[in-house]
Parts: sequence; C-alpha cells; structure tokens
Amino acid sequence: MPWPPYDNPCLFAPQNGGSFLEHCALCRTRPLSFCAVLPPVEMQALESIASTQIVLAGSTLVRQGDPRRYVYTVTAGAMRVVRLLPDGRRQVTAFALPGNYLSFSQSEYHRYDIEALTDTSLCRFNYDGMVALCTRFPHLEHKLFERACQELDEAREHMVLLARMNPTERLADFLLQLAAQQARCGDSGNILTLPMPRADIADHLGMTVETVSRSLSTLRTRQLIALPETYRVVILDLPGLKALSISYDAREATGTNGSRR
Amino acid sequence: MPWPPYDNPCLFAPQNGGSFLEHCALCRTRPLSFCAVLPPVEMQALESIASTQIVLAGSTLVRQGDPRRYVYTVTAGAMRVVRLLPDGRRQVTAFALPGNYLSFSQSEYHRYDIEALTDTSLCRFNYDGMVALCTRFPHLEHKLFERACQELDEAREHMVLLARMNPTERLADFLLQLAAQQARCGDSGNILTLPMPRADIADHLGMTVETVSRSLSTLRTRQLIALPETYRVVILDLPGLKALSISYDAREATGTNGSRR
DNA sequence: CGCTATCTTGACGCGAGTCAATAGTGGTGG
DNA sequence: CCACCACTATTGACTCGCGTCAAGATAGCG
Repeated sequence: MPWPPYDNPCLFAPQNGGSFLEHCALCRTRPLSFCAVLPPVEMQALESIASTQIVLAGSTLVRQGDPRRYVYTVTAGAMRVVRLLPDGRRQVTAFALPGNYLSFSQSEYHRYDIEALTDTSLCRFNYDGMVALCTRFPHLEHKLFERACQELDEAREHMVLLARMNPTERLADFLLQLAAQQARCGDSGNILTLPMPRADIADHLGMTVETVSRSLSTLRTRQLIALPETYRVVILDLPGLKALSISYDAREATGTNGSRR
Repeated sequence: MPWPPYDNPCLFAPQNGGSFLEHCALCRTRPLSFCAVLPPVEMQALESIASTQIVLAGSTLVRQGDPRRYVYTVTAGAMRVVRLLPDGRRQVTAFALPGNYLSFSQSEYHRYDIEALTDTSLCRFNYDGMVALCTRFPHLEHKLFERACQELDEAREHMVLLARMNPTERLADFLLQLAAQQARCGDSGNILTLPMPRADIADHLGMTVETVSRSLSTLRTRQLIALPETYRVVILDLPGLKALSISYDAREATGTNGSRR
C-alpha cells in the first residue's frame, strides 16, 4: 500500500542501516523526551524497565480497549492516535512525533488506537514499572506531569480550532504546528514533510479529504504555501499563515494581553 | 443582568446564611477535590498556603494573559473557562463545578479567562507555594498528576464531540456529562439544573445559541427530555440519550472492545 | 408595569459535506 | 523499461445542515 514518505530526516528515520537499538546515552531523541535531563540514577532505573519496539508503517501498536500494560515514547517515525466510532466516523486525536509520550490517561485501558504512519521506533516502558519508578523518583513524575500539562494546553487549543476555525484557518494552524514540531526536531527549514495522508489530516481537523485538498489549494493560490510534491509543503509566507491561524499566536503568547471587547 | 439560577443545591451554594469560610476538615467539597484523602501532614501544609476567595456571578476571576500567581479549586458554585478570539469568536473550553481544579497548564500565564456563572467560592493556592509543596510532598503532585490525566481524557473526548458529532448528539452528550457531574456532587436525580445560559452551552459545544435552542426542542419532541423551566432539564429517557451520544459509552468503557470495521 | 436581556421559532443563504469524474502516484508484472 | 493497476489526491457540481437574520415569546428586575 502506498504510504507517505519514509525519507524524512526530521523524523530520525534509521540512517545508513543503523540499528534503532541504542543506549539512552546515545539517543538522539532524548533531548525532546520527558527523560531529558534526568539525573543518571533515574536514567538507569528508567532504562531498566525500557525496551525498544519497532512498528512498521500501517500497523497497529495498541487498540482501543487494550489494557494499558505499557506506555511509550516515540524515538523515530510518526504515529497517529485514532478514535473510531461505531458508525465509521473517525477522529485523529493527535499525531505523535519523536519525543512525544503516548497515552497519558487515567483509564487502565487504552482509549484510542495507536497506529504507525511510517516505520516507527519507540521506547516501551512497563506501566507498573513506570508507576513504581514515579514513586521512587518524584523528579520523574514531575517531568511527566509537566508533559501532561503541556498536552492539556495543546488539547485545549485544538478544541478552539475544532469549534471555531474555518477549514483554511485550521489547515494554516496545522501546518504551523507541524513546522514548529519539525523545527524542534532540528529541521528548521520552511520545507515541511507530511508524514500522513490527507485523510488523517482531515480526521485530525474535523473535516473531509475533499475540504483538506481544497483548503490546501486555497493556501497555494494565495501564495502562502507551495506544494512541490503531495507530501511536501513549502511555507512561503509565514506571517500570512500566522495571521490566518488566529489562535496560533495566543498559543505562544506569554502575557501580552491582546485586544478584548 | 438576569443570570441562571442561584438555587442549585448540587452546587453547594451557601445555605442558611452560612459562611464560605470553613476549615478543610469541614469542607463538603473535599471528597471531590484533589486534596481528598491526603494525609494530615500534607493537608495542613496545603491549608497553610490556601485562602478562600469569593467571586460573584458574572465577574471575572482571572484574565487571559494574567500571570499565574494562584491556582484554584472550586468549592461551591460554577465557573466557565473562556477563550475570546480577537474577532469576537468565543470558545468555552470547560465549565468548572465543585471539586474541579482550575488551570492546569505549562504556561506561566493564564491562557483563558475564568468567569463566575453563579456566586462561587474557591480555594486559592499560591502557585509558587504549590510548586514547593509538590516537591516536598510527592504524594500531592501525584494526585494533581492524576487529575491532569483525567482532564486530558475529558479534553480528548470533547475533541471527538466537536469534530464529529452533530448538534443533537453534542447536546445529548453535554447533558449526560452534566448529569454525571451533578450526581458526583450528591444530587443523583434526573433533574438537571443548568448553571449557564444558552450562549455558554453554544460556545462550549461549538454551535450557536439558535442551534442549541433548536436541538433542545428536538430532544424534547423526541421525548428524551422535558424542559419545565429554562434552566432545568429533566432526563426522561437515559438510554435514549446515551444512544444518541455515541461517544458517551466509550468514555466510561473499560476494556470492552466494541465493534470495529 | 414596563424595560431589557434571553430564549425560541421561522425564513433564508452559504459553506462545507456528498457524490462523481479526472488526474496523479507508486508498485507490480509482463 | 514500460504498461497496467490500485489507491490517493484534486477538482467540479450539487445538496443540505447549520449559521445568519429577524420577529415574537418569556422571564427577571427596577
């Protein structure tokens, strides 16, 4: 089956045949993960309950309803987190790129399917082990708590997007987010690689494939982006995109109290 | 200005002139809060950085952009958490009822306005003090972490609602959630009291006041609910509502792997 | 009792979904 | 190497649900 590109350097795909299996000390993704700047003792303890797992593009890591035996951090590749409703409606709650922690939840069961967009490698942690470690090392739990708060911020911004933005605005916001995320991965150019097909973008932004396509065309017509390939987006007018995505600035905003009624 | 009812027993409104200012040991809302079942030492420490704050209906507790000097727990009444976009579009991210913790966030600034729907009393905690306490008492941080995860679960469900449900389904889900929340407050009847006007429901569910009104009428016509007063909803057919709100069961679901494609 | 704000209901229009046709793309096999 | 196939993406025509606008009903408050 034809999938989006595998050749995204930003996503830390395995290069020159190198193995995914590497010691944490060599982990290139670590600066992005919750385990960054953990003291050596905690690092070692964490490593003792960790193992590497590879998921091939298109296959499923966990299914909605599975017991939460493990939690994960993406180290290379890209995943999607999906809710499928009984009648076929679908929602992609989030995409997970390197550094992202998967499945913060209160439930003891997974609430979403987690599927690989590209060949992906993850750090897998035994859930009970993680809970135990959090008790032993409050510092670790603190880091996870921080991450959860960050995800909450993002989730709430996404609500605003879903509830109040029109398709073009949603797409602008999505592209900006992806750009920021890929920049964090070290690839700070304005050429984006989309690791997901249009259908996933649609289900992430609460619209249809056709509308995604039309909105992309709109952005291209307005000279805000270029689309050299299906899975590649060049940002031509960053301020223009930001102006469209009203909420994007608020996301970064720190204190500057904007205009109010 | 005419506001929704003040006489909601579920919301722990102050009764027979009693003062809000009560010792934690007497706090009726405590079983619902993150501070439930904290050991006495931690309870005392927490109390030392806490104070009671009252916000009158219609007034604002914090504004988007304010520095996060305090965090809060609602002890009586109801608040709304609001994002106002520059062009007037509005999103009510959440309603906060007794027991709810306000403003989990990574940002050092508030990202939303928080306004009182009814006269509301809160426990106010100095933010820096709370951070310090979390370091001293990992157990406390653990409780907060749990809460944050719970909020994340809820946020993600709300995304599905905003992205993929139609107005009637959204309203059904909303009423069920409210019923569950009021049940947790001890009022387990099927008579709901809405502490917010239609406009807030609309902005919470990503629709307009008119559509909220029409959808309520639809539910009434289908005999799923009755509307004896503007701010009161009687649930006549619980299973019927649950059937409408497809995602509602998934929210409670624990392991039962439903039908999939 | 009348003012004002909210809520409800109706008529209408637009934007996004649906359906359908075409173009593009990548993989496979002759 | 090229032709074919399957799938995805794009574009257009049409439909319909929800938003917009407007009028009337209801309720709280002075």
